[in-house]
Amino acid sequence: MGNKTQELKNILDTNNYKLTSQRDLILQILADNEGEHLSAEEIYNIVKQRDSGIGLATVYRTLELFGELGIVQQLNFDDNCRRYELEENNNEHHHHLICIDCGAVIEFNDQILEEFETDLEKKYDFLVTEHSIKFYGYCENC
Amino acid sequence: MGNKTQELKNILDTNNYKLTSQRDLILQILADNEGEHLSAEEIYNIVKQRDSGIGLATVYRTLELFGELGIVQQLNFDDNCRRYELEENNNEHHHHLICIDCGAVIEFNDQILEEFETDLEKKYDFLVTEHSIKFYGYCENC
DNA sequence: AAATAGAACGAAAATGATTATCACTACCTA
DNA sequence: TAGGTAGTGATAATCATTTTCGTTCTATTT
Repeated sequence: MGNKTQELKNILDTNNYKLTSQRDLILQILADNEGEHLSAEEIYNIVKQRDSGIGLATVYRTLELFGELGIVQQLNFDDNCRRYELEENNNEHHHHLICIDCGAVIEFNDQILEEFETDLEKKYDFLVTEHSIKFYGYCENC
Repeated sequence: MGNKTQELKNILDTNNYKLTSQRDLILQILADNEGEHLSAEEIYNIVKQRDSGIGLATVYRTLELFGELGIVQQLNFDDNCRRYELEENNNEHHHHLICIDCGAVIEFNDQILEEFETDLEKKYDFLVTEHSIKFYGYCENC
């Protein structure tokens, strides 16, 4: 049992879920494509090459589960589908520059928030026309 | 012709679009509900009370048009539907805190980026578990 | 190793927001 | 007033995602 697989099994065990070949395979695909931001459909197509019997619903279910378990992060680039990437173990978050013309996604690290806007425009030669910042968590009522 | 209506007509004229009663009404509804983040469906339901003959497709078309013209801002709170709010005339942007439990949306102003994370947690009594920052614009290839 | 209960699966139908189609209407211009 | 075109309403189509349901697999206990 590979290193990644064992780690997955531990997480699943801890949360009373079972290790299946499908879950293992999907994790491998995500690991093999680190840096990509794959959609469920794209993952499905890659996964099918190795296990033609897998169902699209399983891919969705697994990605949803991985999201809950903190294994993957769900991204929304406003292109009509959710995208997924492995959550990093270190606590260095990274954010995304999304080109509204060609759809290119450029990653950059957290750094000092104050420098973001102006510096990043130079650094990536990216003309910012709009940005949004989201925080997720719990409000005072929850 | 009301103030808002005249302003709308000017923008539409400039861009070779026509002022229609539907467009005028939808603008009014948005203005009457400032601070809300309405979905197309919600807007449709409100609009229907004043003009029962209006079609849902028209609401979508109008909101899309308003988006292109910079009249409304399209928001994505990851709740499976696009939401809309009037673009502010001053250039004070505001961002959103979204509660993943109750769905509450709390607005806050731009201010100094460096203070964001820590200060906002205190200010709104909001426990941040996750955040994402998006910039929209044009990359070097575009 | 067989038995078993419940988790997980695959195929396909259902859902739900959004978009496209198309015939009809309203408005502007000649 | 007639003609052309933008805009509209109803409805069908799309497409990502979710749900359903009968079957298969996993882990655990005999």
